[in-house]
Formats: sequence, structure tokens, C-alpha cells
Amino acid sequence: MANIRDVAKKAGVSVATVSRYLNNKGYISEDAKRVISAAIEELNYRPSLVARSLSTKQATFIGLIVPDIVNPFFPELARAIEDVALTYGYTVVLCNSDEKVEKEIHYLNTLQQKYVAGFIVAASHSEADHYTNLDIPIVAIDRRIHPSIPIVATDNREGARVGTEHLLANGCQHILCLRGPSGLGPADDRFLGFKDAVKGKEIETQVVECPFHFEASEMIARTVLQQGSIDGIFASSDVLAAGAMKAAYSLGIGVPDQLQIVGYDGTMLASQLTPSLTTVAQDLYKIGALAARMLIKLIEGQELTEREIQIPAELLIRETTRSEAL
Amino acid sequence: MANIRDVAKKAGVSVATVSRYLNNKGYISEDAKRVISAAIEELNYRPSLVARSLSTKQATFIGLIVPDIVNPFFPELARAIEDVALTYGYTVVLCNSDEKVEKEIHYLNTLQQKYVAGFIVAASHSEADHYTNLDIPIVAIDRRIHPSIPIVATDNREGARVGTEHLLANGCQHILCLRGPSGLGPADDRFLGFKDAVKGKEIETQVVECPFHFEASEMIARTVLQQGSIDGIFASSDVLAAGAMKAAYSLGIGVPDQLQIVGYDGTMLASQLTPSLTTVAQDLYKIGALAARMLIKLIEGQELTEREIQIPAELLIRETTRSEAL
DNA sequence: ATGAAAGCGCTAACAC
DNA sequence: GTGTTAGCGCTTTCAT
Repeated sequence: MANIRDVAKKAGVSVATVSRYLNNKGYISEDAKRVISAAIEELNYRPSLVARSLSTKQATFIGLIVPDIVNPFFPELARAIEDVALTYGYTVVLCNSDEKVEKEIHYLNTLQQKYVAGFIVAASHSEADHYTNLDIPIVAIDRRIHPSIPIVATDNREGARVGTEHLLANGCQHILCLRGPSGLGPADDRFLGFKDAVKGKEIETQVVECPFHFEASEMIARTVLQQGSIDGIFASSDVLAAGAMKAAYSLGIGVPDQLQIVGYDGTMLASQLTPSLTTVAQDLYKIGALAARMLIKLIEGQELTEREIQIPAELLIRETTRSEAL
Repeated sequence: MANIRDVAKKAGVSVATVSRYLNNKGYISEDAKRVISAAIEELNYRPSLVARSLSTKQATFIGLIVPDIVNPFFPELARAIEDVALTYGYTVVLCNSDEKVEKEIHYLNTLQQKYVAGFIVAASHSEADHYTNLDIPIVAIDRRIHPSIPIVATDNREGARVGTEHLLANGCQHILCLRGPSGLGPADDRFLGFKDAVKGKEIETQVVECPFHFEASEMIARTVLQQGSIDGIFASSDVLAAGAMKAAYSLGIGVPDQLQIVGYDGTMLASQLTPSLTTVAQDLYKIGALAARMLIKLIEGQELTEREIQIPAELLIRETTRSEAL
């Protein structure tokens, strides 16, 4: 691989001139441009970004820390982030934390050593001092990390309220709230939204906590459904809703006739299920894209106009709730 | 951030000694170790891997190029790769190619500039010279790129045969093969396997080509199902199968009673569908893990014992086919 | 408008 | 055992 000195020599100029040419800064004659460009072409020269990083302290990697990319919530986010990163010349490094603080810390450390320019993080539970005294920018997605850290997310409480009210409007009287792990911001907020919706209403509710995993959800939902008269489920994520659908199916409970279900997130999974899942959709792509844009601004030293972006959630009425009720 | 010189100064030794300490090479006294270790501690020093890379020409990033991380086939692979990368001290860079050669080339170029140690690639259609004359290692997953490039994948033809025969054994007489894009290795192989299975059998078959997308599959399947007597579908991926399930549902066709479906891949999606999808499962995690291991060996200059690894596919009989038939 | 040279933080001869 | 020093490939003053 040719280096900048080779180019300079071949072009008959100094490395400084080549560098200026490369970075479009400082004066440089048309002649020099021509001859340098030719030399670069001929040698098939590509500047080493490692050397550049070392010299400038600038980096072009973005660290993306998510609990588990296998959870259908995250690929869409990751995709958006990657897309905007690409257009700005950044590259994204994928990290799965499994919600473990140690893994998060590990990534934070090693990636800083590798000159990552910043982080986008869907953090685990939020007692996270290791995030606050980083000396590179960071933005949170989905889950709040610390008041000082910019975030883009949806209004989970409001979304959950809307989702639950759809169940109510559709005539559900015995509603199960399959809530996510307590202590996890979005799960807590969605639960609050659920309570907002049912408060004061003459309906029976049941609340069960469930990790964000399909199998757990299926099991828990089956147990609850077996023992009773549930006619509506508000699930805190699409995956949980999918588990509930499976449970209902195995018990011979018809969806949406006997049981209506609304999920949360609006992942691909929701639309690919049969019947397709009514869900409170977050605009995952937008969240990811905005977070990436935000981080890049931070990296490049620009001021943020907003440090907290709320994306509205939107109820997508599909086949697991009865549309006649509308 | 402290650098190696700061550490050396504080420890009262030379940078060379510190470097030796850091890399565990060359002789170094216990005394020196102690004092250096203390200095590192005190300064909270972390070596710059960028400087190290520049100096050694070694890198610790692995580029992962996939068509689209949103396709449920890839997150599981990515997860496995990330897991083994982590244990060997590597970090994975995520790239979505959208099956576009230009994007692949772009990533290949920029990542090499950023000192990526190697690539794992699920390539698009295989007229891919840009892969063959790379000067860093590369391994293919799922799709063959070139005879010279190591690959880990499953035996798609055999898997498809087994999947199709399950339909046959279950009494299907009118089978639709929802095949993937022709020209795409695995899709072609699976189609071959389908043909192997039905050849000479007294059954009616129909073959339709379909991009690996849910909506396309749903539409195509609906069209075909409307016009006739299909009682079995062999789909070339779980996503395609999911589309077919949705189509059947919307037409009021019962699965598996009136229509049996088998998918391919064994993604999470397959198990999360209702009814859960009978599918020819690839061990995605294993594929990813082996590919990563292979690449790291290559990076570290070790010989490969095998350059082509075939992972057996396994038929997972679930709820979209009738088990009584067994 | 261009070049010389120092420096980014580390490694690896080579000398002692 | 340890230190000196010359790179690695680039950027960036500072001269000219």
C-alpha cells in the first residue's frame, strides 16, 4: 500500500502539499492538484485513517451498544444508525451488552482505546455512572441514562395509554397488562400509561411482569389465560405480544374474537405475525436516524438545539384487535 | 489521557520497558513491573490501540457485511460473530450492503483504510472480483463468493430436499415452491433440493420466484393460493413462509389443516409465529461463530484445517405441518 | 503556494 | 534487564 510519501515523490511535491490536497485546506495550485491527483490515481493511494486518527485525534467509528441485536427492536434502530453514519463518513461498531453493566463498561473502555468518536447506547438499568464521565459524546436511545445525556425516545407513557384505550374502546373488560421488567425506564413508563388508561374505569385488570423474551411471555401468558376470563392483553413489546398470541393459540383461544392483543414497538415482527399485530408503533428508523445525527453533531462540536427528542408513538390498528369497534 | 511517556516518567523507567510490560515480551524485572503497574494504575493509563495499530500494522476490527441486518436471518449470525470476536479481543463493524455491489466495494475500501483486520461477508450475487484480490483475510457465510474464499454454510440443497419431503410425507399433492431470487446461491440450491424431492413423484408442483421480503411473499402467495388447490408450500426462507401464512389467513385458508407450510432458516421469527413454523433450521449461531473463529485464525496467520465448513440443516417440525402424518 | 520538520502514541531493533 | 531511537503515515505550524 502506497503512503503519502510515495505520492509526494511521484508527484514531485512535498508531503505537506499532498496533505493539503487531501484535506482541501490551505492554498494549492491547480498544477499541483493535477499532478497529485494523477499520482494518487496511479499508485491507487488511499490515506491511512489510522495515521490520520493518531495525528488529529479524530475518529470515525461510532459505538452502538444494545442489549441484544437479536431482539427485533434493535436491528431496525441499528440499520437507521448505520445509514446516517454512512452518509457522514462514520462506521458503526456493534456491541451486545446483554444488559450487563460489566459488558457495557468493557465496551466503553476498549472502544475508547480504539478511538471511537462517540457512543449511541440503549442502556440497561440506569444506575450508570460509567456513562456520565466519559470524555467523548454519547446519546441515549429508548432508555434514559442520565439527565446530562441527550436522548431520543418516544413518549412511552402516552403510547401505552393510547394502546390500552384502544382495548377499552373495543370493549375489553378483563385486561392483562404484560409489563416489562420493573426498573427499566420504558417498561415502567408504559405501565404508567396503562394505569392512566384504566384508572377509574369499571374494568378488571391484572398485571404481570415479564422479561422481554418470547418464551417467558408465552409461559406467563398461558398461565394467566388458563385461569380466567382475560379478554384483552396490553403487552409491553411486540415480542411479548407474540408470546401471548402463541399462548392463546395453544389454548384454543381465538384472536381477536375472544382475546384482543395490542403490542408495543411496531417492529417488523408485528406486521409479520398472523394475524398481524395491532401495536403502538415507535418510529424506530427515525429514532435511530435522529440519534445518529445528534451524535455526529456532538462529535463535530456543533450545538444541539434539543437535547431530548420525543418521537410520537402511533397506534397501528391491525388484526389482533377488532376494528368493528371503531 | 495519559500516554506511555507519562507512565514511563512516573515509573522512572523508559518507554521501552513500559512497552515490554504492556506486551509481556522481553525481560523485565519484578521491580519494574511493580512500579509500572502502579504508575498505570495511578494515571489510569490505557494504551492507544490506534498508535499501536499504526506501529504494528495490526488491527482489531472485523468488518461484517450483510445485506440488511433487519432481515431476521442476520442478527443471529451477527450476534454469534460478535460473541466470538469479543472473546478474542476483536470488535465488529456492521455494514449493510443492501445487496449492492457498490456498497460492498465502498465498505471494503473505507474499512481497509481504517485498518480492519478482516471481513466476514454474506455477499450479494457472486460476480465478485472485488473480494478476491483483497490483501486481508475474508470468509464467506451463507453464500459462496469464490472458490478461493473460505466459507461456512449449510447444505441448502439437502436441507430443502428434507423439508420438501416432509410435505410429501404429510400427504401434500399440490405443492407451491416459493423460491428465492434466482442467481442467489442458497436460493438456487434450495430450489434444486426441492426438485430432487419431487422428481418422479406423482404430485403437482408450482414454482414462483420471490425476493426475500415479507410483503412480496404475501402478495405472491395470495395470488397463487387464490387460484387453486395448493395444499403445501415450501418456502425458501422463514420470512417468505411468514408472508405465505399471512396470505393464507387472509384468504381463510387454515394452516396446517388445509395448507401446510415449511420455511427455511430457523430464525427466531419461525418460532415466534403462530402457529409456529415448521422450518429447515440452520444453526445460525454456529455458522456465525465458526466463521468468526475461522477469520480470526486467518488474521492471526494460522492454517485452516478446513476451508469449507458445512453445517447440517435440521428439520424442525412445529405447527404449520401436520404431525399426525409421522 | 510550497516545503521542512516536529509530533501524534506506540513498537522494536539495537546498544549497553 | 533496560534505555535510545528510529520509524509507522499522517497533519500542521512555521518558514520561505
